Amino acid sequence: MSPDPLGFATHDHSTCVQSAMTSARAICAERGVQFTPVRQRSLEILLETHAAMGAYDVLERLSAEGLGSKPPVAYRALSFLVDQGFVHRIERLNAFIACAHPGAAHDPAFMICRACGTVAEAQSAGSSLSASAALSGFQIEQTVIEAEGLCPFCQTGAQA
Amino acid sequence: MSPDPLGFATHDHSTCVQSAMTSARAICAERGVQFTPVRQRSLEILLETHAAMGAYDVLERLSAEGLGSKPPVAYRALSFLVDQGFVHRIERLNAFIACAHPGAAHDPAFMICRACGTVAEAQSAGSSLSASAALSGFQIEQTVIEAEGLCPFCQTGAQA
DNA sequence: GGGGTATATGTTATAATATAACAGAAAGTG
DNA sequence: CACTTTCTGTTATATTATAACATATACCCC
Repeated sequence: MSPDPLGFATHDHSTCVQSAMTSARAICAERGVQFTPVRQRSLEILLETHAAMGAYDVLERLSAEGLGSKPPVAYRALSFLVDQGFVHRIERLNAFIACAHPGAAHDPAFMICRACGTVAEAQSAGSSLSASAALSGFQIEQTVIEAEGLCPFCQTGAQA
Repeated sequence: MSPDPLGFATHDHSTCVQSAMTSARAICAERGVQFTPVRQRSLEILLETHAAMGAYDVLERLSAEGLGSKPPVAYRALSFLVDQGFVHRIERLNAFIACAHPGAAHDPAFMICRACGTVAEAQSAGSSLSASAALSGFQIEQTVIEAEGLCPFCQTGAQA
């Protein structure tokens, strides 16, 4: 048992990487897409740190393991993982984070702590935006919902 | 009368730039902040195009008018305008757009057409995110709510 | 109005993020 | 095995953004 923060709660992190990888492998097989070493390792890196990482941070780790050293390698792997829904892009941070609810179809929302940088994933359950959209005839394909603020742990002392 | 699109509706654009500028001037005076030529012109540029523009696009226009030619000039002006609430940053596009509801305190949401690039501002009225946040003890300071899809005009023929 | 502080601008340089384009390798398919 | 598709490796460059410092301007108090 090694309790680590997932979002702002804690969880047993020791098995979640393995189970997420197994799940991702199964989904790729099912979809007939290639889960290549670079892609696998990129996902593992994001799962292990389970923090938001820049593409160049991921690249640095890949590079150290001989899995490609040029930006396109990382961007392509991340792009694949995002397309498959295993990873989300955090627009506010120009960063990537492993999905916390793999498999489940969802429209994620994120809470970003400006003090410690932790990013927690929540279910968005559709904002009031869908109402405005419907009203104006806009057809939503994807949504970005990100809140920035202070996580429970940083609210004492770490203020602006 | 020159009807132009604002969001996905139309409006009389001929006077809105002037009124927004007047309003911004008043707010700056009230707040005791300097509404300098570069800042004024940057806001005017965004109001005139009323589209999302990159910082370098704004810079190019400023530069053509002798108001500064180096990136920091544009970034500083835009940063000021965002701080004052006259302009919003669209994270998804790394771009800036003049606020459509100046003065009114708000937490905006945006609809971005992936075909024509038009960006419409809507009121977000707080998503279900605030519930998740409250639950986990996260203190929200700012939210980014952006939807990407097809605007009413681009839904016929312009699909993926 | 002069002296001091705060704020804004101008500039150089560089950091950080991201993609186009093409050659070669590997996997999937008949 | 030939063919096609997909993935990787690489070069080069585009795009977005900021640090750091010098100069100028505005604001404030006396």
